Amino acid sequence: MSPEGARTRRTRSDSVRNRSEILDVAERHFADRGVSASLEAVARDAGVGSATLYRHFPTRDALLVELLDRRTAQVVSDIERLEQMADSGEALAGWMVALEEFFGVFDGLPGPLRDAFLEEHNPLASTCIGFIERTDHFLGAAQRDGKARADVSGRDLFLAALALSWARGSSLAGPDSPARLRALLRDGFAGPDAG
Amino acid sequence: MSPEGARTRRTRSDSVRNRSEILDVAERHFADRGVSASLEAVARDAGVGSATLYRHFPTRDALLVELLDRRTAQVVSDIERLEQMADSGEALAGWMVALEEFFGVFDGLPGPLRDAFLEEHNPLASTCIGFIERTDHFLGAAQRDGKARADVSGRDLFLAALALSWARGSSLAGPDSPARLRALLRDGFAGPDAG
DNA sequence: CGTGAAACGGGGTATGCCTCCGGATCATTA
DNA sequence: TAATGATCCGGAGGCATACCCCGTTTCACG
Repeated sequence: MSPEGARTRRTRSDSVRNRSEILDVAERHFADRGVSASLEAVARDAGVGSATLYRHFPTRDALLVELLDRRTAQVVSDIERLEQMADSGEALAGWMVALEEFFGVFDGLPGPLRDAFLEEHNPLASTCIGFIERTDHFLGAAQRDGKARADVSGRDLFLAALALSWARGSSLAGPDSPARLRALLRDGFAGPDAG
Repeated sequence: MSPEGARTRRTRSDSVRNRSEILDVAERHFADRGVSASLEAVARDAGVGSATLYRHFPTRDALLVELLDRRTAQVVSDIERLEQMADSGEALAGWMVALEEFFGVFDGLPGPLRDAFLEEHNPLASTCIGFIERTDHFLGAAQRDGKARADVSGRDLFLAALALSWARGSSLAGPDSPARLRALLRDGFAGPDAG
């Protein structure tokens, strides 16, 4: 895509340096203070003017997309491990846990993802869609084996995982309530077909 | 509590007037723009300086407590209707729906409630506790009738209702996905005792 | 009415988002 | 290596919100 018809100039080195530095600092700040961390502070710590930050990432969500894509690679290994499992129901359950944990990397991450899920031209939407397709993959296999009810969709489970991760909250909730909520959800989607 | 040992002066009439006006305007603004509506705007529309608003309600949550307590009366009628139901399982399900709808009165309400649920000295915490006790009431009856699994608590279901309401989101999600998520949860808590 | 306790309100500080535009920087070409 | 112009930078500034300080007003009481 870069070498289009007309000759194109190489990107300036300071630009790529700044972009990378911004991403590193943002990762740290988001991890420490959640997705609502001050972008001014990110720019400051990156040794960059705020305009530079906004030029590279017009919105907070654009920054999130990049950060999440970085982390996705790590999740891929989980996927591959799960795909080898004999029991498709267990694989689906494992995938749901992986999803929920992924949403926990930054405090407050479920919010933007849910909103992107609703809005149309949100850069995070494609990230969501990728996860939903993965979920459909595992769900479909489980459904074929009778290990999951037929009247749910990947979208539903994606939203459910998002909600579970949201419920876990930013601070430490009851230590075992996440597990119980997970069990609640599982006996829902792993149960009989009854409506 | 008012007429303590020493004589106490009657509250100034402008004070009670302002307080009431602030509450009315806040109700409108929260309903229109969600729980994050500008408090400055509320004060302005109430014809009051911002300091007066903060004097009456030190935090946004304090305002929310008052507003929610007002609405609770309306929910009480639901409670009474549900308590008459023969099937305790249905009563529990109905209570969960009532909870979820209650959390939808203001956009973004589940967030503060979840946070109060975690923090200690949050004025909303008592509101949460009241709801949790109600939930325990319905849950206990259902459990005695074998209509609900024994390994969940009212806290769990309260959190689940909160999460469901959160998932529904501020904007219009898929029109039927809330119902499906509800079904998911129900077949979880209405299913067999299996762990 | 007079009086003082109680409440008011506007303006002040602080923080964050986002944009403008003059000026610095870098890739390219010769 | 030096000139050149496209590209990118950065800080100042406009705007919105939260929250507090303190001189002034208003009301309840006697």
